[in-house]
Amino acid sequence: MQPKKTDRALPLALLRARETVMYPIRGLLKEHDITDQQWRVLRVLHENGRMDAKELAKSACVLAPSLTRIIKNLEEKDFLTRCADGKDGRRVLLEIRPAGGELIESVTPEVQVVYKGFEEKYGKERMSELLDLLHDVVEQLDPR
Amino acid sequence: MQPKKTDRALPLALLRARETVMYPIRGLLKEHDITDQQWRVLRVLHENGRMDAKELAKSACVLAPSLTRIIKNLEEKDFLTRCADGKDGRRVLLEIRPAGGELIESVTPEVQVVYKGFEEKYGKERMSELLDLLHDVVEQLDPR
DNA sequence: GGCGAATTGTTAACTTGTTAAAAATATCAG
DNA sequence: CTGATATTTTTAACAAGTTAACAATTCGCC
Repeated sequence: MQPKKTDRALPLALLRARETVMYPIRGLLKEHDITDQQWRVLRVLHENGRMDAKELAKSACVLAPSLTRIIKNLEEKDFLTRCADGKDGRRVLLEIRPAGGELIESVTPEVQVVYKGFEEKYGKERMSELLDLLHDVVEQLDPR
Repeated sequence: MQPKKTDRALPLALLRARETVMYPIRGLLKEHDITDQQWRVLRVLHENGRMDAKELAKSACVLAPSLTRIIKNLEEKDFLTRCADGKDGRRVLLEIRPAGGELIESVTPEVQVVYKGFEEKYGKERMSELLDLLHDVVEQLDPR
């Protein structure tokens, strides 16, 4: 049996698209001394308010062991706080701190400029269509 | 300025979709003691025949330093060969070896079963539509 | 031919991904 | 209440991503 041609293999197609999109954004984040994983964690935390590590890991698409390290790093920079859950001793609750919010405020406009450029070249409607299809991939194929 | 909601941010959407799709496939590859990066490299090499490291890295969506390590690993397992280019002393030419081909032959059917399951749940036509849109992301947004 | 610039591949240092296993706590059956 | 099981988080070990720097080679221009 022959394998599917690599340019029609979904995992590789998703990866190539992601690399293409992330390339200019990584440059922006680098100037602010944060990685794209740290950026994802901070944005999700900013959007959702206080949440425990498991929720955060799933939302930011980071594995638990990676999150442990990222949290340690962001805590040292005072971008977020870590505190125990009074009701469940196993849980660790995370909350964004002012410095983290300020970082998001200052980086977001730059990222938006890149996104706008994408939308112009790619087409706003097709971009929306793509986002819908991607959403459905998770919705329909995730066994969890 | 508020950041885009995380579930409509293209990079995160692409990542979530990719993780969803890769989850069951990674399990299969693990049973054959190869990582998904090694799998990508071998498949591209199997599809294209002999090629140099730069071509291979771009096609398999792997960075050059990673490829150096992956090649070293796959060479030890006798899955591919590394030889110098007679015309250009800088280049390294890679070629798949019989053991690599046999690995692809034995893993491909298992991966196809997973893909078939995806297509059934997701819809063959929408899958094709998604692949087209992803292809265009690279085509239209890649500055290279 | 010879020298500076560009290209190819490797190495280094650090961060993250990935899996397995361990530690701490919670839940539940008996 | 107690012991077994499950859940949440952390740690460990190795593979890979990422950037920068470096060595080797080639190319272009003089």
